Amino acid sequence: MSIDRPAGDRYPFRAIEAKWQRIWEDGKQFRATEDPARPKFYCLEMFPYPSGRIHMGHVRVYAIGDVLARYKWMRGYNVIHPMGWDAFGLPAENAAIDNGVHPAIWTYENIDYMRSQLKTMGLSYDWDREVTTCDPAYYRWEQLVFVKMLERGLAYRKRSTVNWCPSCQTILANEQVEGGRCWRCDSEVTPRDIEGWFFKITAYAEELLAWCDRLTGWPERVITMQKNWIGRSEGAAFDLPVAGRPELRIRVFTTRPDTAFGMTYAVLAPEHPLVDQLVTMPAERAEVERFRAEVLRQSEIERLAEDRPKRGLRLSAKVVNPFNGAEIPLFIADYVLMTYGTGAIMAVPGEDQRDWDFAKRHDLQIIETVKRPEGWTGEAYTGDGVKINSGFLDGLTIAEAKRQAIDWLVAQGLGEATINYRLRDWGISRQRYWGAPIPVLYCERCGMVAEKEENLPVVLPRDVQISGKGGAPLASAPSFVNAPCPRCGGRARRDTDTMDTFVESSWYFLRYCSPRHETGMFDRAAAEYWMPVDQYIGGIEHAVLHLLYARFYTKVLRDLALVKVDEPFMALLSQGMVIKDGAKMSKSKGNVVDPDDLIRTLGADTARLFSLFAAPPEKDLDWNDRGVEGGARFLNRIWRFAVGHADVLRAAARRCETPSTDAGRQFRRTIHETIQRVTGDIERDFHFNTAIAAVMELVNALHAFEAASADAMPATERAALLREAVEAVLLLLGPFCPHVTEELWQRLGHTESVFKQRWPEADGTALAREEVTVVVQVDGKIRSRLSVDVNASDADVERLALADDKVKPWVGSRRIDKVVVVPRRLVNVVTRA
RNA sequence: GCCGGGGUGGCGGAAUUGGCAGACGCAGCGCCCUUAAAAGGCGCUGGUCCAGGGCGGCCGUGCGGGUUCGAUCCCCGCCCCCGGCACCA
Repeated sequence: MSIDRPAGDRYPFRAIEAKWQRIWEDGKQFRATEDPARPKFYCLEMFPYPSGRIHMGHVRVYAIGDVLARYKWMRGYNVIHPMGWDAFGLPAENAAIDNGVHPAIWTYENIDYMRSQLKTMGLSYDWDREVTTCDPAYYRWEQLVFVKMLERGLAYRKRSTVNWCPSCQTILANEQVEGGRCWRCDSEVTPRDIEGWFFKITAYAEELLAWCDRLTGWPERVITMQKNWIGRSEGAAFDLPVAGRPELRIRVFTTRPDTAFGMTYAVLAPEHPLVDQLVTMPAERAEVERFRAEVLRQSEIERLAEDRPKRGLRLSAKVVNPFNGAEIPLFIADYVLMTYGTGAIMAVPGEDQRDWDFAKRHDLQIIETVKRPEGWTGEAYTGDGVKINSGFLDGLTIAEAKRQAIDWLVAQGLGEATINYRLRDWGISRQRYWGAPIPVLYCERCGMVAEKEENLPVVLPRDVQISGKGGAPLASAPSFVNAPCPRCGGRARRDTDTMDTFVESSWYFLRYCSPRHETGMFDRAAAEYWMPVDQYIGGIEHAVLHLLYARFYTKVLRDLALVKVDEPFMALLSQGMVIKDGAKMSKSKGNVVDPDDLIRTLGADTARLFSLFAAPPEKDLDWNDRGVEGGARFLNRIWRFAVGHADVLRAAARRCETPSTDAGRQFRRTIHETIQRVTGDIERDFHFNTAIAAVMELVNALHAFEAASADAMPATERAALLREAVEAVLLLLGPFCPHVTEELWQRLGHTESVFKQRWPEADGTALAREEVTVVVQVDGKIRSRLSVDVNASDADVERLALADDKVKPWVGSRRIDKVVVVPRRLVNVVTRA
């Protein structure tokens, strides 16, 4: 029956949205141009991977960004608000394997469709700045930077044990492995010894960490995650001499040099290179091999399992504890990792739980070097205390003992203080096709040679067989692989890996500053004007990944003298997920809301409104179909009012500064309080949900006022007040629901866009109050409310409160101890029996 | 285990600096409009007690204590949930 429903009960959102989207686009309303005279605002949302269709997560993040951009426009900022496509990546290649579509075709078709979807949302992008990362005109510049990084040792090639995703058929960087699984496909990652390219992010570990404390516009949790990921720890590195083998020393790292006297054994990672020199007897060597194979066999997942026993193999070699000269046993064990520190440790079971566990299992000596507190019953002790059993360190505090132990190591020439990081270099080689080629060749005569600058870009060839098996697809394209050596002109072979797609997303925000620039990565002056990004908005899933890489890459570009900023993103908003029925939306759960359907049936303004209203941006958003309808109802209500009163409103004065009645003054105060609240909610912490709630309250008040005021005041005054209120609603709601507000604004007789208006400012006169409500408590319980002159003295208010009929019985015959008066808020009468 | 964020009506969520807990919306209930439905409008809506009435009493922000005239907010101890890291030496 709803099929025949007349269109009259819903405002014509489809026509309106199409109309205004066309007007904005044709008029290039949101085009950004450098203008040194105006303050700039760079508003950026993380660009999407063109997977095919947008989902509700996109609707949410782009709605948030759009509110901010439009608000800043209205605030007089010169806003840049760009959009583009993170267009390289595996899904395109997988689609090619599954359906035989070329990744390029698949990608560009997806981009076209998704662009049209975004346009139906009415987002204020400067589409002239659109960037697509799989375009050679884009990635050529990161190839150039690659060459420069290579020259400076910031890009290098090495063979090492890396994370291999068997399903994606490629290496993954450490950041891209989550709990032993691939971040993208969730397959279990296996170690593999392979040669690949790395970016030396570790050279920037200290700076990346130091700046964490200066990124005051970032959420605490993201900063914490980045700090944890970088994982700085201070300590000492020193050598343990091998007993009877003066030529061999084992370097260990510890954060607790003060505990060295408690070292009762030492441990090497099973794959530590010294093991082969230490173990010479064939029988022992066989044992070592067996142990290594066993350790290697256990998967990453098993190694992460809790409470697994620490396995180890005692070697025949022994080492000397240099602090006390004791000969102590040496092990290889699975709990020591080659990838952290020096791959070897001094073991102090008394003060380290892992060592304690291992010592117990292998029946090793435990020496306590810190005095335990009275009644201590635990195992390894990691708390504070005084040093004992520690020779020259006895009696010292832990901090002082650390210093003296290090001084001693330095004096003995055995070691020094060091800082160790958990962060590893960024492995960027991908054994896949759909990515930017690495601009390096291997010449038979010259060895590894970077491609010449004038030969860039190294274009990704189109005609490549993509099977998903058998190594890098580019290796099977002779026309690509075989190329002349840039140095000697002889026969050379190109590198057939492509770059991690996180490289493209590490600088796209810079490209937006001058997206068609042809003589470099970006125009210097443009980047200097627009950078840094003032507000970045995106999902928490990139807390470490993209956000760490982009920070690093920006610093590299700065050191290459290409850009001036130290950090790309001044402020970050990490928006929560969109949830439905208590779970993340997914096809398998059947709880997916399709943005296309939503926009078709209820309109973009309603979709945006609910996305912004249902929760503050940083929290997860619980999608609720009935709630969305509530949003539609609200917009209809505004529509009916404005259209229904259009004649009166158009004829009215734009404001009524001095209403002649109390009701008028009160209503006008509501209008201006709303302006204040909405502005505060946006400025303070992007709490768009409460901003919208405030506008809803104003609309409710508007209806109430309209109903009550008909004969209560002069018609011209009433009309002016109604107009002032309706215009405030339209201006305040504009950034949230741009189409309907734009349309109604026009219907009120305005010829210029809402987004060319100045953001309204609350009128101080309207806000002023003569009387305020003061709550009266007796012993902390509310007993009455008083309406009191704003300027009443505390003594007056106290007198009024004590004289109040509802207060008196509660005081009764009790003695009044004291009376607390909070001006303009509250009186608390404190009594005693 | 460590770090971070949380716990408020049937639900999503408000409460800016320690000062009226539950704004706004959803759901629900009642009424109005209508031949009827849809749409819309108006009102009620934390629990509980007092036969009923009230501008009523009491309880109430995960639990137990504390500080304070006053605590959703601060402190101490616990429980639970979410996220991150995790044999990191």
